[in-house]
Amino acid sequence: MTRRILHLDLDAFFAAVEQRDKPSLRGKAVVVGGSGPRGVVATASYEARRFGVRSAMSGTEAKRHAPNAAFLGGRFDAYRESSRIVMGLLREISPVVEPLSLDEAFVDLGSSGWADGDLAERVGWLRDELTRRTEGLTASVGVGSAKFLAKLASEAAKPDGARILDPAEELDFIAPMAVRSIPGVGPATEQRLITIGLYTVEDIRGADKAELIRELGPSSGESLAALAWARDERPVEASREAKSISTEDTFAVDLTDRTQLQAILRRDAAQVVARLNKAGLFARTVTLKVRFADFTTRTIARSLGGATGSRDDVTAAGLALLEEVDVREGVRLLGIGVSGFATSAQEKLFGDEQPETHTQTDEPDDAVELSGVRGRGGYYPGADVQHDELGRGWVWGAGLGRVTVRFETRNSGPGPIRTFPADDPQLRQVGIDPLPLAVRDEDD
DNA sequence: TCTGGGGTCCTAGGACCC
DNA sequence: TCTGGGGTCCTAGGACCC
Repeated sequence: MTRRILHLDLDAFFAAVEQRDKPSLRGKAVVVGGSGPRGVVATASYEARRFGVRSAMSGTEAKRHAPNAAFLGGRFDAYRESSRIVMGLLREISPVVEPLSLDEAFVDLGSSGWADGDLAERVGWLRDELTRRTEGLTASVGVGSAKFLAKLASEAAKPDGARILDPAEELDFIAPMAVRSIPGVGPATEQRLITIGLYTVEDIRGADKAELIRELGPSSGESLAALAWARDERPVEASREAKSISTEDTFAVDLTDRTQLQAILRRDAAQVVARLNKAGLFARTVTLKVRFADFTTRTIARSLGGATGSRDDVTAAGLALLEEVDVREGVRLLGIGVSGFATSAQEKLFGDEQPETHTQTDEPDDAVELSGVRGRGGYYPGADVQHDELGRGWVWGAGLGRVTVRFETRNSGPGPIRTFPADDPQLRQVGIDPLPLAVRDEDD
């Protein structure tokens, strides 16, 4: 029984949302992320890719390639909103939808009724409907008899295309592909394969499996050999439970002040525990992550006596772990995470589970400057703003006590630019569009 | 101004238990 | 008093994904 699995991938997702909501950026090079001092590119529009800008590239390098591109911080609420609409659409097709990220999902068409009809026509409908409901985003879709085949098919269809693999053509479809195109083969595995003379999927088929296992270990060796022959039985899983929750910050400048690091850690522990509590979970293990100035990374983990949902427990464990770290050479990144989840708190070996307390959290004295796609608070490029008289717009640039705003919205057409003092009381940063995306035809 | 943030999975060694 | 072997948990680090 041949399975039919669909893989959907939104095209240049973050950048496409920005172009949709900012008419003046349509058809222009747009880079989301990469703006901070140590930022990296999250997504580049296809126009920016033409200049050589790629995901995960440092912001510095991206600016060398495309100095005139719009460099924007992320508006994750807006991305989540569009993602929610897309995932909802997919769930109308089949109950078995496995999101991989905000912009990507697998769908098992087995229980959809889609397998029998004209698949090409239905995929066409799906892509059109997605564009309509998201007011302009596009997606690439692949269909195959296994997860990784569907994914490779959607990749081949990019951007804004569809590729439906006939099961009979799948072996030929992947044969000439470079080993690096197989999901799970990254730079390190690729190098090992090249070392033993394997460059393509077809090469792997001809390789000695024992040698693959010797080179990559039993798990990767076996699975790579199977994938080369288009064998991949992994099911589409509609609900996968989280295994860890973490947060981390890379600082604009390396930190050496232990007191400052402790304050950041307290704030981050509180954030992680808030997410843990919201998920209704309790965690047994606390992990501290520290990246030093030379980019070496240390993780230290401690399991507690029992599962906890208490901020004080997690904070105390994190601070104790931080004591084991020499911070004098400079800390570039600090992070904290929890794992080993249980659905109830367990009695600890020593002492009782504390009720949730709300002691004073000391905030990091000043806002520590971060490196990421957007800082905490303050005007950042791309952010949505509202002006009492001029209405809605977005931050074009900010700094030196001023903020420059372009007044336009998704449906307005390109709008005018104005500059204000950063403390102008008529201007403020706001959340996503007050008219959220929705299927308006039916509801209004 | 090289190298984000949030995850998953795998490996490998040691502790510990039967 | 000389050495087995399986199973599980814990920890650290690395590869990989979007």
